[in-house]
Amino acid sequence: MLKPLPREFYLRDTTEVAKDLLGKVIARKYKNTFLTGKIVEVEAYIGSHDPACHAFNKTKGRCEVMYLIGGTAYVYFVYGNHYCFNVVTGKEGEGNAVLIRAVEPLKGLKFIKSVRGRDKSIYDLTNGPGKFCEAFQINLRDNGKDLVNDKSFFISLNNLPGYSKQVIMQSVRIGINKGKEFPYRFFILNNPFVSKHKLNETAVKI
DNA sequence: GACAAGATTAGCT
DNA sequence: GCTAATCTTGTCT
Repeated sequence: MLKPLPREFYLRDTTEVAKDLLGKVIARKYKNTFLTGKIVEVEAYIGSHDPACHAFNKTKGRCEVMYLIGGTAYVYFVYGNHYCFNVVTGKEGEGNAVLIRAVEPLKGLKFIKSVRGRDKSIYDLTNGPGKFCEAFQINLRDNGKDLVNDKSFFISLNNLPGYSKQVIMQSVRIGINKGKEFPYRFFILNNPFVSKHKLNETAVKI
């Protein structure tokens, strides 16, 4: 039985949480289907100084959930088509989050294929923030959920074999126009489920 | 109210 | 590599 990460995990520096989330398992029970995936790519968004962060110089509206306590889910809708899933980090009132950009599907592949497309390559099912949300059926109903206490939606405390040996890469973030200079994107080296992007080649080991 | 931008994706060329 | 699709949110009037 998988146990959720405790609150303390999320109450730390946002980039530290982002890096430590790589390799962890996100678990979700959706209509009697059990879905799990290994997190392979993330990005940090930090309210205090990061103009790309939805909570930068704002406290009301969409970003209000980002000011809740670390471990809260922040989900928003973009481009008229896609949802993006984030985990709030830090103490209440800080306004930070980590975007989950890509996962490696583990359990529930049959269900994921049924919603993403049966003919798609396994590598094209969850290798992007919008794709992951569609695969795991994450939407605005999940916005504000507490991943520490929710039994059917959480990130697991138990690490997979090899967690401590994985090599982490760092680069600037994808798809933003402000805050481009901050190297807040992290992903697992040589994992084929990381989103395809030219930035993968220029990333550095950390 | 109106309007532009957006933490993307799929489908072409 | 390029671009249309599509709609919520934020910003301004």
